[in-house]
Amino acid sequence: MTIKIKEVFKVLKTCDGTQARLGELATLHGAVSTPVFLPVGSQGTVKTLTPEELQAIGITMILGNTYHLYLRPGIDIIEKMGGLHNYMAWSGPILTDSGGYQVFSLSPLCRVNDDGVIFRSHIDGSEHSFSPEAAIEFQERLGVDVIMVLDECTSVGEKKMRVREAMLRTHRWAERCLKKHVNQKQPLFAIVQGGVFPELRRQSAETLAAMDFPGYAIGGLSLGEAKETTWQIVQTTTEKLPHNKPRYLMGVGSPEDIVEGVSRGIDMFDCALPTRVARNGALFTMKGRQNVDKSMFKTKEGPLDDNCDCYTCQTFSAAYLHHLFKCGELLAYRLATIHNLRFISRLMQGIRSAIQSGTFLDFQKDFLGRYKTTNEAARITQKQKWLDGQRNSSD
RNA sequence: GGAGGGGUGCCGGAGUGGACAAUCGGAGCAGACUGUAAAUCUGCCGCCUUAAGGCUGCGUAGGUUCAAAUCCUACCCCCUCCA
Repeated sequence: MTIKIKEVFKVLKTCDGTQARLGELATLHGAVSTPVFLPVGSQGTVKTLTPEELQAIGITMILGNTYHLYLRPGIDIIEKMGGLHNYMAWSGPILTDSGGYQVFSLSPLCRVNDDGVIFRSHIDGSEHSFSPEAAIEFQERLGVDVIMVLDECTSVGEKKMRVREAMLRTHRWAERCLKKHVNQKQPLFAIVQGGVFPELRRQSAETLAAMDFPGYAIGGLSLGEAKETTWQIVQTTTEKLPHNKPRYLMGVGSPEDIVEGVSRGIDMFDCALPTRVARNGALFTMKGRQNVDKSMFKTKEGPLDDNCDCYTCQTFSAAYLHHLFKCGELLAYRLATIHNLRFISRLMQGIRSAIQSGTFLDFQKDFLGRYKTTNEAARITQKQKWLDGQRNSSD
């Protein structure tokens, strides 16, 4: 099968009243209907699940991580094993992140300059560096379907000057990545940066759009800024992105954020949240998230979510799930992950068919009306505490 | 019968005159988690109270002291060793 990487995406239908679009992304491992959600499988595995299970859940595309795979087992080994698909026995499309996010999330261990990123391995402390060119080479050798440019992400409180600097560097790196990228079967997506500053975001989107990438990602959001800001920035950015190219909102999201994102014209999402949160006992339901380890589930007969068709809900009671979590039984993590990914998968399906039938606006209102979101204030406070904890432990 | 050790909050277990409502674990309760260094982290956890504050409290009952989980006396219970 041959694909032309400049025409990798088709918008099949748009929505009156919102920016939502139904589309199709062509890859070497099959076409993917969008809007789509990619579960995160950094280390060549979506934690706790097999490829068969992912498929049964309805997952069509996953995300892998260059940073992790480079450190372990190493790009050489995966290349020798026939590429990441073969290595992990996943036959669907894979997108890899370039490692740009790790620069940001592991910042005490990382330095950035124009040449690239210098970082310390979280595994053994050894020093490594990624240039934009190396990031491309590694991803090409992993043999995945969509690859990402190396970018520099900035945190929420960062001064505008610093954010601009990172954005401009991201642009220079994007150009170098484009130049380096020789495997014309793997579309390379650019990443828009610019923090929470609309004018920077506009500038970033315009600059990158002019470089004519086959797809565009929005990076550096959902990092602790107010939701209102997130959506304002997404809106600002998508307005400047080409209509006929896929838009990928990196690191988002939660069910409610996905719906919000779709309504602003986002086609692709990836996020660690559904799977991570599952492992910690928080399961999605149409009414919002529920921590199954709560005492109220101790004696609840019947499934956690009456409307769910996933293996977990079809087979086990909420009380049993509660018990597994209380005991720290390994099965708990798997069952919860199955449920959350199925929830997201059905959400995406629902979104797509609503766009198809021209009812997305109603779908969105209905979903957001029912889905109780987590407390924003608690979210921000705890995020700060978590970051403080990280800082102290790394000192 | 003799000798020794010990009884602390739901549990384990520190503390041996003031800084103790009592370190620390565990359990329990609640919350968070957004391009995964996350099967992680945070808070609460005697009673009343939103809080300030108040009340009760370290086997039981007395006592010494300005002050006792900590010292003294008696009693109750548990464990180990000897007979």
